[in-house]
Amino acid sequence: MTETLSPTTEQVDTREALLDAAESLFSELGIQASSLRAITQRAGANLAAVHYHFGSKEGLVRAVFSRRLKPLNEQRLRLLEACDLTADDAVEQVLNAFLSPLLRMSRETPEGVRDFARLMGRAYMEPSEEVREMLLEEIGEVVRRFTEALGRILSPLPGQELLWRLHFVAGAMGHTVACSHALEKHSHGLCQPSNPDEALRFMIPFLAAGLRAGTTP
Amino acid sequence: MTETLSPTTEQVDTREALLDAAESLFSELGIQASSLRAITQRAGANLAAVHYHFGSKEGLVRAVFSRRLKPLNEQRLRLLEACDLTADDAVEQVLNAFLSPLLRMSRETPEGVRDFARLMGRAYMEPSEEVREMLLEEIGEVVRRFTEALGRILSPLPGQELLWRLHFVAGAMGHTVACSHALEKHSHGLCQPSNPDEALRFMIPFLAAGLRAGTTP
DNA sequence: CTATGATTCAAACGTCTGTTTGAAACGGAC
DNA sequence: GTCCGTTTCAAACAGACGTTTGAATCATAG
Repeated sequence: MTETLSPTTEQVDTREALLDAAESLFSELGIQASSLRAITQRAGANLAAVHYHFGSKEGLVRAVFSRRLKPLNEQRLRLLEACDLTADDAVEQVLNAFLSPLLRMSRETPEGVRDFARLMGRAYMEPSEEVREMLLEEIGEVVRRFTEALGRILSPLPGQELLWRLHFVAGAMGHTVACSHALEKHSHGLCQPSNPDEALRFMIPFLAAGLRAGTTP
Repeated sequence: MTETLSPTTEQVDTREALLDAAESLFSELGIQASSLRAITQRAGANLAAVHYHFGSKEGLVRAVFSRRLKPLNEQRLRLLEACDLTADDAVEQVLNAFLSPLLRMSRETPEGVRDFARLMGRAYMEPSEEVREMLLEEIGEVVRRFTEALGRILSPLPGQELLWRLHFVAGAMGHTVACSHALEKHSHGLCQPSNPDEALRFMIPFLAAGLRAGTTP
């Protein structure tokens, strides 16, 4: 147990400590496999604190996501509105508007927020219906806006093919943030997915080329 | 060793029934969330049957994967060797050699094997280290061979960028088979990921275009 | 038939899970 | 000082989990 309390303000907020501990544990072990006992222990809090502050484990899960997702989505929409949809690199601009806020979240908090990116990627494939629906409800509006923008840029593309391609884009993005650690290990350090700039530099051209591929016969 | 088969009596093999039940439940709820009690109940078997036939839950998981993976990987390698790596569509050929065996597995068993594709996609992102390592150990050789083939086709591509792009390919593929049901629902039936031909028709051009994109500066 | 090995079965094991409880400790207002 | 709402705490709850056990059942060979 290496939890250190800041000397002056000590543990200002048990609530926040629980969210941090849950976020990191969720991203390491998954949501289901993270027990409240492990979470409260890492947070240096009592087991019952979760139910006092969040009502239930599901309430905690919800709070973990919405704490990060609200500012994240605002930033995404802000960047999307700044895109020039008529430019040659419009696709790249839009992809960057969606991706870079998530990948660059690590600026604010040294380690805590990288966890969230991995957690997001994993939650996207979570078998649990509840988690998936909660997530969709939280980012549904953003997805709709980005879908519309890309649909306009690629305008002669049939709707069916657009949806398929966005599905592939979502898969590549989710997998990259969820399993970045695997790529780093498997490439023996040649690839460094923990570097947001490197990840964007490789991911955006790949996805843009796929999105712009000639219509299939 | 192997029991004498008696094709007349009811459930020919409890072992096989357990594998089928586990496969479908794993793909629906995930591995962790599928209890032995739920599995044995769906299989119409006794709870202790799992430990009698497989020794433990982990043994069952291993058996579920290797039952499908062995023939699947053989077919992939057979198709890979039939590819013309100098052809214009060499990338498409290789992608097809890797993808189509998994997507077309549904031929043999009507429903049971579609479950396996979803399970494969999900297991690829599973937080559990044990599952991921077991899977990598089972398909490691195949991945190596396909990586080498694609590296040769895209030959001037730097190793770092090749690995990044293969990471994206893996993510798009995994997500597509794991969450095909989500795409079908979200597109209101416009996309039909349960149709292997349609999935291949859209996935291969997208991935090939991404793989062939100009080298990033 | 009996004997033998393979398979099934109901019941229990100890451990872990999310949740609840009621009392203890806190901190500012009067 | 007392009071009161907020927060923490140790302890226990009922249920689900993977696993084990020992006896019952089955099919076949001698």
